[in-house]
Amino acid sequence: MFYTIGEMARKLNVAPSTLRYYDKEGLLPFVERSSGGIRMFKDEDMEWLRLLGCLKKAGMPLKEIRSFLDWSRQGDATISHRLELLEKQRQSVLEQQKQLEDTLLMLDYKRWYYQTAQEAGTCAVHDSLTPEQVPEQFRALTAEWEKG
Amino acid sequence: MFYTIGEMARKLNVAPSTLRYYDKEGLLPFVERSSGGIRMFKDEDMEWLRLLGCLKKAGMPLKEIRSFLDWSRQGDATISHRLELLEKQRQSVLEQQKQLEDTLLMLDYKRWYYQTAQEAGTCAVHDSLTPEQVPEQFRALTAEWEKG
DNA sequence: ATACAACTTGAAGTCAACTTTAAGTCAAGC
DNA sequence: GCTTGACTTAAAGTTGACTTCAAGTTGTAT
Repeated sequence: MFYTIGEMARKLNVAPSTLRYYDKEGLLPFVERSSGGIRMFKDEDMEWLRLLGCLKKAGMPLKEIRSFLDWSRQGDATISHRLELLEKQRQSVLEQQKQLEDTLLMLDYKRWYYQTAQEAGTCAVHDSLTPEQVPEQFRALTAEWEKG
Repeated sequence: MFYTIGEMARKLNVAPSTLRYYDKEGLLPFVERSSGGIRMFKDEDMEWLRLLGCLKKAGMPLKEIRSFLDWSRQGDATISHRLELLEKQRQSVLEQQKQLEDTLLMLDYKRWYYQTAQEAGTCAVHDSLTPEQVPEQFRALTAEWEKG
């Protein structure tokens, strides 16, 4: 079962030009062509593109994804390279998770801040708030700002 | 207590040119200048820059951070705008967390895959593996790939 | 056979977020 | 007063990841 670039793009919810770009960057070396030169994508190409999208969303640059792909095609001699790259990326994901956790707490605090302000009609309501009136989960946050 | 741009950059672990860029983009409208035109950063400027960094790491573009800042300076009439922007960003963070969760599982699977391959000296070891030999947390993942 | 949408390429354009460069100014130490 | 390192600006350059354009080809439907 083959798909044209347009069909594959629709399946993956990306622009056809993106897939051509990936191809040009050496990220799709296994995609076959028709006798007329038209790309013929297979289901397993979609699997790789899904993995690619996953790595990309985790902040991995296309160059590194390209390295990984190249190593994969070189065989067992590169297993440790690949493992190393994956470990590195795993570490990066863990750090990003920590970062997002911090950001979420901060956004939740700000959200509470502005919800309270919206109800009162003014941000000034926060001037007359005792620490006890700040929800507990945010106190560490605001306390830290007092210090800074 | 004032800091020069170089001092502040060191504190925040960014390049001085980055802070100049932020200034040019209207993200530091409150930073004072000496009589000679040199920027004088205060501790509260650092707080804002930390918040900015947090939002940035959460994927918020500088333009939106600028909007938020402008609204903050416009007073209580913009509270709902600000709240809306924060809600939107919060949603984005939640989606990113979900995405990172998926990616982490995938990376952990790949890590296991290559660790096993490294011990065996070849990726071929995975050809002769029964589903029971795949750690349980990865089975849903590999099963999904069988389908696709 | 012809029309027409969807494909092809290389090259140029875009965007965000910086970074670098060039030319000049400020301020602290000697 | 002079040197020197850190600052100033405007403008141009860089990077990554695409997108758009122009000109031409493919393949399906009539």
